[in-house]
Amino acid sequence: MLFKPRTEDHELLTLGSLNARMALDSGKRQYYLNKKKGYDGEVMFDAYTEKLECECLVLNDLLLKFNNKTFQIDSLLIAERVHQFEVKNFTGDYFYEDKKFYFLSKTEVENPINQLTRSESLLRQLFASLGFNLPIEGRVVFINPDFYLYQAPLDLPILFPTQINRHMQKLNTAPYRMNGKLKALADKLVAQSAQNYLESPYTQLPRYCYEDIKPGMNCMKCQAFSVVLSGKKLGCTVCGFEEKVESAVLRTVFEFKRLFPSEKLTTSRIYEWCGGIVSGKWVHGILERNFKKFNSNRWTYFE
DNA sequence: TCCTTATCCAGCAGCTTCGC
DNA sequence: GCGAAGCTGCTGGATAAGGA
Repeated sequence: MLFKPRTEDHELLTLGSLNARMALDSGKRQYYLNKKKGYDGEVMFDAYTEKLECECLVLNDLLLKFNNKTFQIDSLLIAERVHQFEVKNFTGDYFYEDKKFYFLSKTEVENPINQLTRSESLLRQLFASLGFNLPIEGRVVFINPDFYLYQAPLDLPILFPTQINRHMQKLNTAPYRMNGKLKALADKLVAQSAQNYLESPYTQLPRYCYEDIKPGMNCMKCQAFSVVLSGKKLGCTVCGFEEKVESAVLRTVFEFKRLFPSEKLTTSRIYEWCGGIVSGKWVHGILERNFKKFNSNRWTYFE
């Protein structure tokens, strides 16, 4: 049972918008691409946990804290024991030597098992502080079928792409019945995670202002800024995808709100932000139908 | 397929408000 | 007071939806 779904986080969505609408420096762009790749991998893993039929609670994307130390958990499965998954969307060939991970070119990369060990230890301590003494089984999941690790010892807590299905089947057949105490634990973890996300230290957004950002509407499917108005729909000249104007404008408005939370939503500002593709009057109507209007004559804005 | 009805948008004129 | 900016209301046309 999915107890806490994964949501694309605010930082990733904002970075996605900035990447599409301005020239990010190479460091920030790489940071965004890595974060997006990681998120895509986690979503791929969700497809496996969603199919589980056993009596378990699946909690995705937890940001927890113990002893002033913050740790992130990609996927947590509470069943007969607690299964912690650290998902990695690595691609390419790597090798393992002296407890370290390397590219084939012999460049060392961060050992994901160390990350797992740290968060597993903090999670165990957090459970103990909440009065739970549960066994935790942590694994690093390499989700991408294009990944290969040479010289991997048999005892590493790792799941390779070809092992995930079998591991899930094993979890599915474990005889177990959920109880209220464990649901209460899950509630506490979700509540703490929500609070920690509010004070999240994991935000690395670049500085930007309205003038830096390219306005316009893009295609919902391929993200290209190549949409043309056709009746009450916007058509993409790159991929051919069509979207209703109202839906596309609202999507663009929410992107504006995410990028500029302190800016007021006015007809003229949104008309400009949409790149003038949709008329100001049409924009006004869409805002009127979907937001609350303040001031009825001049200086009307919407919230 | 055709007809009717509803909905939505564009264009235009006019009103209100602000800044000079 | 005047011009500019921003908004409203009215009208006509286009399009979508529903029913016969």
